[in-house]
Amino acid sequence: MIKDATTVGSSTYEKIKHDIIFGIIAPGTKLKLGTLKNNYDASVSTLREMLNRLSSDGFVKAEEQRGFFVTDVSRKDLEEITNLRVLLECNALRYSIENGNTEWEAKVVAAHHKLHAMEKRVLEGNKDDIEMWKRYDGEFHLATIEACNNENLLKLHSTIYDKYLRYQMLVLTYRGQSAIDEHHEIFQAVLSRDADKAVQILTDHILNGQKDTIVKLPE
Amino acid sequence: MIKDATTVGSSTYEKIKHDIIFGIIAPGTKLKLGTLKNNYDASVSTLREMLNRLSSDGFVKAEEQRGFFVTDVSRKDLEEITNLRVLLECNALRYSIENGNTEWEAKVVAAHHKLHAMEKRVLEGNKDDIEMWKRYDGEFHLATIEACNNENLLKLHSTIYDKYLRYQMLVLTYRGQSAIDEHHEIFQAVLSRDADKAVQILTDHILNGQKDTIVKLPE
DNA sequence: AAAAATAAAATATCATATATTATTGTAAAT
DNA sequence: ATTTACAATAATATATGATATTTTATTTTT
Repeated sequence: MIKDATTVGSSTYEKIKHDIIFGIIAPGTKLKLGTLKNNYDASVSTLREMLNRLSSDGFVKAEEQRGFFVTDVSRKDLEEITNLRVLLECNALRYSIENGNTEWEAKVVAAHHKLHAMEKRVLEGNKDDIEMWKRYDGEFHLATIEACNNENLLKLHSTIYDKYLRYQMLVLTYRGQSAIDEHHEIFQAVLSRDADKAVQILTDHILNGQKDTIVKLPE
Repeated sequence: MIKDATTVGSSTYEKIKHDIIFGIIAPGTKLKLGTLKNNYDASVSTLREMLNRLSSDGFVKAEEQRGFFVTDVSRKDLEEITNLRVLLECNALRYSIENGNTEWEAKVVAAHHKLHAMEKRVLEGNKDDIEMWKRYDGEFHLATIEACNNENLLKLHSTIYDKYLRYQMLVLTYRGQSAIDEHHEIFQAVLSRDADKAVQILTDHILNGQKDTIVKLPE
């Protein structure tokens, strides 16, 4: 039996974060400590610690003496997040293509392989795998930028990516073959070390994803 | 009598953050809860909440079941932070120059005026005012980018700026007249809406600041 | 219908109990 | 004598439940 090495705190942190990103708790929901206590099996203090972390991450809004709320969504916010993802990921991609070695290339190949296999399954209608698919999507994009040699940048990107992901999950749309093609094009441009091309396609890829998302949002 | 609106939590958060940024607590220091309890007059739970926030911000490193530590410094990290500040602030500056109205211009003028007055005092040898000076420095740079119309970007920038500031405080160097000149040039370029020039000088300004800082760091 | 007073609910804080890690001391082995 | 391994102790971090404030909802009064 595998011993669960993590603390109560960090595992509840992951659970709550997951539930916010995947829309299980709706934007704006008040996170009452009493309710959370029952749902996540943790004490009030432990929960408060994790809610404070999530509030620094920007997934939760802490209102002084009034409690915690799931961060709201809006078109404006999505636009901001999208712009930031383009800025951070394109920048990281350039450096990564510049610095990456063969080891890195291998990881990109592997990540794209896993993503592509999943993309085919989802395209065939296997809607059970959506969470896995989104995970592989994230892992592919991460793999492409992982050689950028800037841990701080990767940390920021990770948070922004998760926020972007929440919007995608909230209005779940399937771009189907076109998104698959874009991934493939990014993959090829990265391997041929064509930074300009890779950045161009990535930018379009992110903006296309936003386009489908934004029309389904209120406001 | 002025009612103190903030909670014990957020005021200790500010205090600890301040003490980390201004080098009162050295990098790598273990933040023992018992000691903090005495120094900051707050309960362990409250402290843990705030340490978790600071750890998400990146000023504190939380090691599972081993406690909290002030984040380490290194040349590599400073380079990363500097690159990120250039990336974020230049991007924000372009949008700000594009979008800013007269109201915004007025704020930039005011912020530069305050900064410049303080710069003269510090140049004359008034070393007591360093903290105030750095605050006005930050407020000036913030003023220039505040019209960028992207709250998420401003939030990221604020955190990165504070990290950059910590490095400056750790190796406190005075660039004197040259930094003052750069501020003035940025100021003028911003008011004349010359984005390319403003970005160019800002980039140099940030990199020059790094140059003086990095040589005094270990590693 | 508006304002004030009261009751209920929720948050912020604290002190304490439990689990984990670090330290010290002791005995066996090199 | 020095090192290694183990056990006992001390120190520390994590987690919990209880209490004190504050906010929100309800009722009463004008």
